[in-house]
Amino acid sequence: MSAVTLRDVALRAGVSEMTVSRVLRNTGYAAPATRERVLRAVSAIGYVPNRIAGSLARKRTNLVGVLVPSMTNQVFPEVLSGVASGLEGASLQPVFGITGYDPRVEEGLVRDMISWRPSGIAVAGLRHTAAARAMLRETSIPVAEMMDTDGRVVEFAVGLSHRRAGGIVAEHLIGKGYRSIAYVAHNYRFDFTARKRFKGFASVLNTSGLSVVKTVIGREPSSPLLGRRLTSDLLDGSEPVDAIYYSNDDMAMGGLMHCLANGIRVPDSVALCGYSGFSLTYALPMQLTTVVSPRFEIGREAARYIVERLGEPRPARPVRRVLPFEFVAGQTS
Amino acid sequence: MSAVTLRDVALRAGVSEMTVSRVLRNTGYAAPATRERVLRAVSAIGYVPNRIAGSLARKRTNLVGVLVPSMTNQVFPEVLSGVASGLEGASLQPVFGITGYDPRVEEGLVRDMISWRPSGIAVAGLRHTAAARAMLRETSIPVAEMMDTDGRVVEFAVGLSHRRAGGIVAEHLIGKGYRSIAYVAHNYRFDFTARKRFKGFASVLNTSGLSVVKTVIGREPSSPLLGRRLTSDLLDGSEPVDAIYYSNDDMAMGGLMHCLANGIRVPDSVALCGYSGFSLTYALPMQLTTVVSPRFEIGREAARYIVERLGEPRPARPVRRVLPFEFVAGQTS
DNA sequence: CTTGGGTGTGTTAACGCAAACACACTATAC
DNA sequence: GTATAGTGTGTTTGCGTTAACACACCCAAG
Repeated sequence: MSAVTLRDVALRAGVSEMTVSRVLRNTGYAAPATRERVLRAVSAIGYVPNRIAGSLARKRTNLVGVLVPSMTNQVFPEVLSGVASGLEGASLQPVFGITGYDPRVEEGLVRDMISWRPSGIAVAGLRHTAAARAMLRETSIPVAEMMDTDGRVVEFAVGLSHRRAGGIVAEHLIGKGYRSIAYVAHNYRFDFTARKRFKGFASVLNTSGLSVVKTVIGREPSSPLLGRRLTSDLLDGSEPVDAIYYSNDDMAMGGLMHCLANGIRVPDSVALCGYSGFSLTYALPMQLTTVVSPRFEIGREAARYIVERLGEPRPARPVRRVLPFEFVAGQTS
Repeated sequence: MSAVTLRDVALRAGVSEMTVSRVLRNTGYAAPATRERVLRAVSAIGYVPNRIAGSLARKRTNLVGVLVPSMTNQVFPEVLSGVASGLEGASLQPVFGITGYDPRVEEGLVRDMISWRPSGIAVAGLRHTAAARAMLRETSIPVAEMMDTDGRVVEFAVGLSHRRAGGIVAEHLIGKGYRSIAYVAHNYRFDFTARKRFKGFASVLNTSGLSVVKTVIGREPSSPLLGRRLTSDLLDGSEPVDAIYYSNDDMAMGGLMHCLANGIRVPDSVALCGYSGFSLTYALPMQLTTVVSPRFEIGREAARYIVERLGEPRPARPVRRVLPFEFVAGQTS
């Protein structure tokens, strides 16, 4: 621990602690000569301010808590990048936590975050334990929920309608004349947005008198390899299938790879659709049909909301910010 | 701000603040009846401890600073997952910062981190500004440098030898009889590990009397699309090429996609090698030749080092932990 | 030469919590 | 009955900083 404190700097510079504090924070007045001496003393003994003490004294921190379910696919790292970008210039520092899609872990992390008295909290998803929701509701700092907008909102939600994102793919497939449509998903027990996409997808299908002819749900987290394996299983089965909707692009890319490797003609034999718009999908031999989610923007808008809301009180009613998504009709359908 | 403090709980439970503090931290003795009353009071008024005050009083935090250059490819999110995993059970909380590959941003973030008096710091890479290195050297908390082991180490470095990782690919290509070998890279101005891989690669080639026949370096960050574009440019050029070494798997996958889309036979017409071992490479139509880096393990080992070093003083001499990597001779070479 | 506002610096009192110490009470042993 | 060890609780003090206030000085305006 650098045991160097304001006092040491003050002693060395021959001024009071307050003067040092003021010089370092550029507040109040300071004679040029004094300022100079203080700065020299600071660099001479390598003083680094103790923000813990500072935060305690001024009763707030420059921390913003950010909770995401996972880091193993591209989605949340990009959301995080967006948050970091949106916080830039506001001298706020993100503090991240990974919930592993477990609401109880999330609850613990929310409590942890709040115990740091952050300037704001951004959390992925709308599903929380009752206790977590209560903490988020009771606190006076800005709370932003990210990714999803279909559901109960604490204060501010920014994301997209996953029901719509699923629905639009269904409309597309129906319009193209596909009739034997299957669904392939990773283990989405706690991945509520994937579920909502599927719900929106299935509901549009039903409206047209169709239904999902076969559903294959893996037991592992999403990965291209899982997508490839499940696609292989599905297409080897007896059920005839002319289109597959995947829980996300990782899965869909795996499916496409299976088809490429086995000479299965896409989209003639089978059409493939995903969700996310991962960067890789733009480099594939054939552009994947997918819905591009505004991941970076979601993070950035959450951060911006927090920054702007800092001085003010919480709005009387929850605010929903529904960002547009882009449907890409690719070559796989 | 929840203005609820220990005092409020103490008043309500009819005990002293210390008793409440002890009950909540499970230290010292507490009569069951007292404990009960305290806990009831806590949940009645929704008290959440203030860690800022706690940390100031006990002169340390449970924060661990983690600095990574970027979140836009798979590498660092996985490192972060590893860190989070290695910290689990130690009741330490990671705080992340993104440097954007800019040493000066890193310096600022190091200062920021240290001002929080964290329990440890993990930072990606061995290159730092002089000031950043000085801060890392002067602090008494554990400092772990991640990813790279070829260079000057502050205290503890965990990673792999990128020179070796590059060299082994060169040996492989030479052994397979490739002679017209090209290199395709993203903009690696600050990506020192990519540079080291290339150095190791080129140096092995030179030892065998060979050299890189053509080098194509993009101006953007690495992405499959960039890899695909640069590969297209390269193969359209006049220089005959029978093998391509890429700066990483993102780039290499882009190259493979170009070949798949244009009927270029891999590896007969051209061999492709990457670096990283991204999950997608296992789902490709042909397994990519690559070096699988132990990203998760690097993060986890950095975290473990920090946890174990907590009580003790810094070792007299820097420690290097060189993790093994796996060379995968795939179907693309 | 007096007033007053800007300028520069110091003093005091929190901020909320936990370490260190003090002390009272209980039960057991001799 | 007294010593002893364990159990349960309270008091004091300080962690390093900043807000709020106090005060001294200087120069220009009247």
